[in-house]
Amino acid sequence: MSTPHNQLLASLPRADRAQLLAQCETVQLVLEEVLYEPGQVTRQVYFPIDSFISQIAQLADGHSLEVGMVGREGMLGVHLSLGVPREPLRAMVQGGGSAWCMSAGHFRAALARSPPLQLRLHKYLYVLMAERAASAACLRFHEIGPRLARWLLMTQDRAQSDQFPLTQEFVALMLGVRRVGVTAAAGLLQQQGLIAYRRGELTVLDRPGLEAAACSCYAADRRNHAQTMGPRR
Amino acid sequence: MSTPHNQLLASLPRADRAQLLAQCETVQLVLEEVLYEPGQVTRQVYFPIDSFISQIAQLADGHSLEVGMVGREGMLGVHLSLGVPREPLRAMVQGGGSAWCMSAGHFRAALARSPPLQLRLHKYLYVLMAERAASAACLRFHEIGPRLARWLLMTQDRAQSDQFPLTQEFVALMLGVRRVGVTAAAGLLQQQGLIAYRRGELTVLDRPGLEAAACSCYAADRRNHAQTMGPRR
DNA sequence: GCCCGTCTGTTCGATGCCGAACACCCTGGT
DNA sequence: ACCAGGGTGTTCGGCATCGAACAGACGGGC
Repeated sequence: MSTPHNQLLASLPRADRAQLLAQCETVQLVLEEVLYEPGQVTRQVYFPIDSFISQIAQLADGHSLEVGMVGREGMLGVHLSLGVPREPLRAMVQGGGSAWCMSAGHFRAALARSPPLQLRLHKYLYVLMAERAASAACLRFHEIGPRLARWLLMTQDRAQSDQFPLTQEFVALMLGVRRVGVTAAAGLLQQQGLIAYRRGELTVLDRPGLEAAACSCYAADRRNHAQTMGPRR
Repeated sequence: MSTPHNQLLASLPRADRAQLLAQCETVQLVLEEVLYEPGQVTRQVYFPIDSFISQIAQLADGHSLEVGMVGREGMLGVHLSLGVPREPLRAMVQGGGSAWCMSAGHFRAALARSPPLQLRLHKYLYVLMAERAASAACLRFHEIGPRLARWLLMTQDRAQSDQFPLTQEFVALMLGVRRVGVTAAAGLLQQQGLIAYRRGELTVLDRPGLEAAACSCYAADRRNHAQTMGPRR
């Protein structure tokens, strides 16, 4: 497929995009694969196509929590555009599929050559910062139910399908709660007919309903993303 | 005083710094003054000298919470360096004092002229992102006591004094907890001889003790800041 | 067709925080 | 000298989540 199907790449001028893609290869990311380990020097960057990736913060005391999700709307490895060679977050494939992959060196070189790419990544960085700020507050104030609903919506957006593999154990890890908590919250959503699941396979049945069940943070993030990335290329 | 006493400015080459300072004026920031209102176009940026500023996320449902603190180690308004004209966070003066102030337009112009400034702000942005990620996890897993201790340390760092004005009500707002919760946690710290306070005036008595009482996030943030901002320049 | 590992569901007591309400104290102004 | 208001301390019941442990249920592999 010649069109990249990664929105970040797609939004670049033809020439810049071509230059970038020339240095890329497509790779298959498999579920649970770990792409970055905290503190390690970043060797590759990824532009997901139909895969997506969780970014996970790990505390010194062992607790961990997802703080970001990267799908076709973004990229993994933006910190390189800030001139920083490593990142403190784990990156783990949450949705298997394909992605463009590029070496850190090539990426840096391409970045230096392409002001449009710089601009685009700057906007993307801003979106990430805003999301992290909002998500901190969400974490503090919102209960498991709405947070789960929000997280499922974010996942579905990136999975680009109403069905995807997902265990409660995994969700619990991402949300930073007990699996039991997820069981309860998910059971409720299922009971309301918003989702269905069986042994690690989840289906979204009623997306509008799920949106209503989610906390306001989901809508806020989408609005912010659209406003920042949308206008002017 | 001719040296800027803002670490971001201080770290710039002499020429770049001079150019920047030529467009700056010093202003006095007074306690509780609101510098940014969420979503409004940013007209000025600030480089605190001995003042400091809280950045506060506000959710659609009215809850709010501090997500960042800006003192002499940083600046308010970095989002402009990403080409984004507004920010979703409230900015409120938490420690009165002086700061360099510059119009958004001048700042953008200076930024375009000064690659060292760009580089420096990129690093600063990275630090902010890392802090926000860690702070999300902290918020989720750590209890009021350690979080309070951490927050006091962060405040003391920026107040550059072991005594500063501070009410429990305000702390509660920043931490996103009830004042009662702060009373309890602060009472404990006081009982342990780590701090003392009377009617809105807080004194840090035993900083090492406070550091021991704080969650690991404080040390992690400092390490990250030092590693990123420290080397080169 | 059976078994075992994985995924899901349920229960228990414990606990840290919540919202609300009220009591006290200190300080500065009249 | 007093009063008002802001700052602090205390108490109450309620509740979401926690940690731990165990029970059922599905499905792929032998």
